[in-house]
Amino acid sequence: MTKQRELILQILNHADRHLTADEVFFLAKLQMPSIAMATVYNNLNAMTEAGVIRRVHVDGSADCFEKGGEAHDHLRCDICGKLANVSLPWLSERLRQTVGKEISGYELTIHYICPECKKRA
Amino acid sequence: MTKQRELILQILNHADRHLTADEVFFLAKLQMPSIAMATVYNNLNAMTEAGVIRRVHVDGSADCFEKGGEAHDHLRCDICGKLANVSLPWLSERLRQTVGKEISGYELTIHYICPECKKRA
DNA sequence: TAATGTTTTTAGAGTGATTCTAATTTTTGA
DNA sequence: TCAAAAATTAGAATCACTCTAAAAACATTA
Repeated sequence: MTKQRELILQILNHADRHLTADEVFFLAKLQMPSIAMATVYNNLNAMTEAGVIRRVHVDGSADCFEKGGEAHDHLRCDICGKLANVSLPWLSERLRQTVGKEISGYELTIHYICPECKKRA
Repeated sequence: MTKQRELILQILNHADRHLTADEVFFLAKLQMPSIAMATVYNNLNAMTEAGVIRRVHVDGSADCFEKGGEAHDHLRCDICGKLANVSLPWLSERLRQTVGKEISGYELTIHYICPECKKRA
């Protein structure tokens, strides 16, 4: 656990939303100006591998990262693109039952219009 | 519907698997050597927009495209990366019920080990 | 503590997938 | 048949991310 990794983890732990690698890099640079983009990616990848944080693919733009914790899926706003978490505890088991194969995981992103965008419309 | 678009659509309709834009380009070039990569992307995007074909995101590599038709989700082999289709007709309605919001769609990729890779292991 | 090896970081170059640009061609429609 | 709009082309550009090689930090043993 290097200083860099600690910083990156802290940034994700305190973030109130999903952050791209770029955003993590920007925030990290504020506190450690010498940090390199490659370090950010190295550590995001390493911590994702280790299950400490989670990577979320975002269609048509950069992946986002968020702190680890209980499993959940994502809602993505069709208009502003913002991600929200949603918990579907029944899904994993249900998939296992109906797919009829051993499954090692899944990724689900649900598309919707977020409350703010709906209000604006 | 230009000649180029027709060709690309035909290629996808006759493919027995999911094709990347590169693969579509290669196959298209065999029949129309002057075709440009940009045209392939333009048409893949336009037809995806129009719902004529489907785009499938593949973690860590190029997106794949497949012909339209009834909705389905995907299984992706953790080892060889090959995609397979799976039909989960109950899922859409179930999501709509439990998420408690109007949802406009979703993307689901299930991770597993495909039969061939399982045999080899 | 010194010497050594391993891991991580850094800066910047490189890569792969995709999009953009600007010139040309094709298509559409008045 | 002419003008306007849309699509195509080649190649440059962009974006997100990874690789490389050298330097720095850290750990391990003597």
